[in-house]
Amino acid sequence: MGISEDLKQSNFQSEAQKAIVNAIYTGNWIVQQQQELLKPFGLTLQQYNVLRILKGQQGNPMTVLAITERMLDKMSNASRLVDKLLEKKLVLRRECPKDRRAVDILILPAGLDLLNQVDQVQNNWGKHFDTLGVNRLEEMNQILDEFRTVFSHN
Amino acid sequence: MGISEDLKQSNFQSEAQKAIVNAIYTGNWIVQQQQELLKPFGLTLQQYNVLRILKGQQGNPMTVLAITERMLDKMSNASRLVDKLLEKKLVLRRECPKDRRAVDILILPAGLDLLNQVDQVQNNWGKHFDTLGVNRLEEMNQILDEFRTVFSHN
DNA sequence: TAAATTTATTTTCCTTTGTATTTAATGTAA
DNA sequence: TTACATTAAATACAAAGGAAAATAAATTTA
Repeated sequence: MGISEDLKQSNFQSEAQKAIVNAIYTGNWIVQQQQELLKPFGLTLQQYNVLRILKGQQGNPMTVLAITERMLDKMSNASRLVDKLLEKKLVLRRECPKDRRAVDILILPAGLDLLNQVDQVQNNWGKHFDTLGVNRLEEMNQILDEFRTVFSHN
Repeated sequence: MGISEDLKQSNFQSEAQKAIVNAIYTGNWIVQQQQELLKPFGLTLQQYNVLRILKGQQGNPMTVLAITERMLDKMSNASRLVDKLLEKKLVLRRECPKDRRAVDILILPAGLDLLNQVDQVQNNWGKHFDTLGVNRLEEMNQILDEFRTVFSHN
């Protein structure tokens, strides 16, 4: 199958139009796959991303603002996401001693455990793409970068 | 700029991991751009897509089910989206004479007008990508198709 | 220091989604 | 025909998301 059956029906005005739709479609496709993977673990993709960011700090606390800055989707309300993780007892929230406006967030052992379980499934899933070969994947990354860069020249 | 500054920070385990994140990121990036374009017209991306599907029918009515089938994001509730378009008086809803369960939806002149305005802005925006050249865009479409196809072999 | 401004986070409001259930009409089989 | 299953659309409800306002602490400026 090339571009999905539905997409095939549409006859695109231009190759660019097709690329635009293809990029959206492919992004959504992956997101949906990831969400399916996460469902059994009771995590949304955003919550999972926050957990990973926290894990990356190796036990050091992070303020909500710092988390926001590291998130790819800046629009998502990190405060809300942390709330959800707190409900699940995966993270700890405490007042930042240096700045009482800020709040330090720490990933708990339970969070790390869950993350390890998820990562195992995730990595396994991701391996499928290795069959494309590193060269092809590099090309893909290169071309997607170019694609977005078109607009930097504004 | 290659993969965005934020993405650069992450050091990916593999080229595949990077491609996965890149695909999600690029898809979101386009969606956000499109949403910005649509904002002044008071349309969400999904509503816009439904309008375009209706326009494609050239004045012929379409049932809600038929709309759903043509939507790329099947999960979106076409009934709800049509409701919104109805509120804006962009479409007409009437009982389908052949099957009283079904409902025929028709795009109104106001809907076509709005669509023409949007399409003008949209096309203009899309032209930026032509600078990549048709060959490069074809390559992109090819590689994204390959990327998704990895999983067809399940 | 007092007042004004900025910063960090939370909260609120409202819209949009995901999912499941409901309602009504049609189709099918006894 | 009645009973049962299927189909089309709408509705309900909870969760998630965008955007702005509110709260509270820190910083700057006069």
